[in-house]
Amino acid sequence: MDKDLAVFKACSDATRLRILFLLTERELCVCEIMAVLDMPQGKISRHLAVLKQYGLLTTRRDGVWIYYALARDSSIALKYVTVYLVSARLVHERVLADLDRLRGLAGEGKICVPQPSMAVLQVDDREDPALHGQALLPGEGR
Amino acid sequence: MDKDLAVFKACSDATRLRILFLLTERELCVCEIMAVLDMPQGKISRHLAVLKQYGLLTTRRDGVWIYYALARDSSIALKYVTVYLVSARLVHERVLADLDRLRGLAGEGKICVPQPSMAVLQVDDREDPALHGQALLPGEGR
DNA sequence: GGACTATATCCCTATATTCGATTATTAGGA
DNA sequence: TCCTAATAATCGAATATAGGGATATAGTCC
Repeated sequence: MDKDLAVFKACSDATRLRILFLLTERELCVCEIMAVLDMPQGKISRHLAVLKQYGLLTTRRDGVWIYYALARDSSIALKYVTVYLVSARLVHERVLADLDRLRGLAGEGKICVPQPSMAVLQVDDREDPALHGQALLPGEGR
Repeated sequence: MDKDLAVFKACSDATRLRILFLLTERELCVCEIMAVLDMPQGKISRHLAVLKQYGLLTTRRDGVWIYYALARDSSIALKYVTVYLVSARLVHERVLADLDRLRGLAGEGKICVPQPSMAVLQVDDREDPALHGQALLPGEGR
């Protein structure tokens, strides 16, 4: 139960929740999250560390950049939180704005220029992904 | 998004999470929860107030007793948390022990003697209730 | 090696959360 | 009306968490 509790603790902060929503789109490096949320680097980095420590994120280093992605199957709660994130991402105004800003970043050279990430969310939003089928995250085939 | 955030804050405490698991069984009064968790009254009452304030619980007064029950449809996050609770309740040792203790209470006169609650969880545990069908809470027909 | 960039970590302060202990409130019964 | 049981609310102390600012680390390129 402790792992599940950790998942809820991780989600109980507005900044971390926004980060999690962003990561339903694709894996991201710190500088991208900084740019989208318009927050100082230390703050983003700290929250990412918390999320990773609680088992919600995995990291992958690619040169200078460190990519964060949603972890999978690390606990029961995370499974349902992930389904929640995918379901709610198109509902909340603030999340929609964040996702728009994220898409507007690519290739404009505003910040760092990370590797282009090809992953795209493969969810069929016409159905409720939570109740009628497993929600898909980037890189996950059906 | 604030309502969803409140749900996660509500779940980010071990005691409150245990209470929520207990409430998947049926509505409960404070004294029952006290007895099952073996915690002082003030503590239980305080956590119940938090859960109610965050929109996860509803209350019903019946004479001296106040019954707490899981709220429904108060936010997107609560919907998924409820599905999580119903799915995980039979997995975690501690939750199983709590539920056993709860069932062992009835009619033994150990504590207060609340109205017998008839509601029983109507979940078909052979299926994954989260992904293949809506989980049912007490009093909810299919 | 030196400069530069992306990221992590540390220190410190402000704020929030949790808890035990106590007191207040409310309803029911003698 | 007084008493009792169930529940809520308050207070103060201890702890946890979040934030800004500064510094440290680790790759990359020259």
